[in-house]
Amino acid sequence: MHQSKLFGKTLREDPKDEVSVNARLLERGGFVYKTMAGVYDYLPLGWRVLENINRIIREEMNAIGGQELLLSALQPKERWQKTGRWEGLEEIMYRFKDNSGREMALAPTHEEPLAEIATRSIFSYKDLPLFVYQIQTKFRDEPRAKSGLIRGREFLMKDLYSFHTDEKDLDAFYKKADAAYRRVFSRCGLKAFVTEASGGTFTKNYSHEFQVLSEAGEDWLLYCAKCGYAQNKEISKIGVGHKCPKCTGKIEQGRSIEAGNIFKLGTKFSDAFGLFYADARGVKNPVVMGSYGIGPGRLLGTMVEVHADSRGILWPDEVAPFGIHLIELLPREGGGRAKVKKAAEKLYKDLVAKGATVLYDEREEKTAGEKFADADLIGIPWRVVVSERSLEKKSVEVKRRDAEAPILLKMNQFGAFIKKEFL
RNA sequence: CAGGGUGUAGCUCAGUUUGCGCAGAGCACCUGCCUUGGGAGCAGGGGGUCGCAAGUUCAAAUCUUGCCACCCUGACCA
Repeated sequence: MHQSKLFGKTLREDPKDEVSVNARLLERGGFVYKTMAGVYDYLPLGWRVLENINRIIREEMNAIGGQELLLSALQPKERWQKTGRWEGLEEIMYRFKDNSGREMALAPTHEEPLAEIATRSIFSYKDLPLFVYQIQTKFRDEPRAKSGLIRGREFLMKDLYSFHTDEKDLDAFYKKADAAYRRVFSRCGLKAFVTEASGGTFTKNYSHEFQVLSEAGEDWLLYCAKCGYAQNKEISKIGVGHKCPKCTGKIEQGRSIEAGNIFKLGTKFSDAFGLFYADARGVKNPVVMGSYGIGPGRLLGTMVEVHADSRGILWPDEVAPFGIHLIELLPREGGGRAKVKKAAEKLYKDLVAKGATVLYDEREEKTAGEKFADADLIGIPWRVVVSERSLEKKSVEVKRRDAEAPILLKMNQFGAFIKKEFL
């Protein structure tokens, strides 16, 4: 990608009225645009990160047997009346009448539609277990959207639903989902505390939240840094300074962001929609369900909260919008100018041909300082500089975003470097 | 929903206290010159119903009232 053509420009100053780190840096870096409070547009840079997050999620969900599908956002009233949630979720549902007067809503979650659809696919114990998921836009009329991407009114959610013959089978999958979630967070460069929490309005059963320590969070976490044991403060009976119930560590308290959660739903939705299966003896039983959510957009915002410094973002490698930020620094008019340009262009083509993703800063009117400042703000993990200075040494200059100083690599070493880091 | 804060150019803001300085600065953008290792410089130029609506006044960005939007704290939060 040539940076001069990139849709979405960086801003020199923080946007007014944004306090949260993720909102400031993402807007300033040209990753997102704010349409309304809690409603963000993803520009190319932000979309690339989001798609990387989604790719990781898809890989991990597919690995535990998930089948991807896509459910509609537009929902008929009647469907939600079956579970009582047309009224129960009234406060957060965007509800309206269409031009013919029919009442409908934008889905804030998808248990109802999926339970209904599953009645066409699940009849026998032979059809179970079953795992389906989607990455889809949810709409919730939050009383107060805040903290940039952390709490929005329109936001992306990966929601997986599992269907089982019984609680025992659900438990087995629940553990697999737990492990898959841990892998998602780890690959996204986030340390998540798997936290015991209440079941919310879905279930009397317990649930688990995946909490990431951050001042931008809305929850309070009581946790043990030593073994990772954690409880949400709202249900916790332990206190700060107490001994960890699982090891010899001490309990600490911190703000945290709930970036994912897993729930045991039981048969609430199966009962409401008549979702039954016939067991081996031909007896009808309600299907047991579980649900598993991660917000990719919230995850993106969380990464920025956790991985940022005074100059900008530091993207974890696997989610970065590009692998390499290639910067050319042109000298004043003269032979050197064309030489640097040619060398940078050749390097860009070589890198792309080798399969690296590259943002190539070939903007001629920008000064070196501005290019570096933009690179720090955008936060691509590797910065590669081609300049007269580097060419004199037959080298390119390579720097990790978090490194103090760059290193010089001979041109003929660069191929091996790329192979090691990117392929 | 309660409390607090903020709305003036694409962005960040000054001007509002004390109404006739009435459209300002920096950045960004356009033209030309110059410049290229940490957000350069010179010259010229384009760009704003001062959040919206009423009201007071000879006169309103400035005063009054109502509304809207955004941010923060809380309430709320599968």
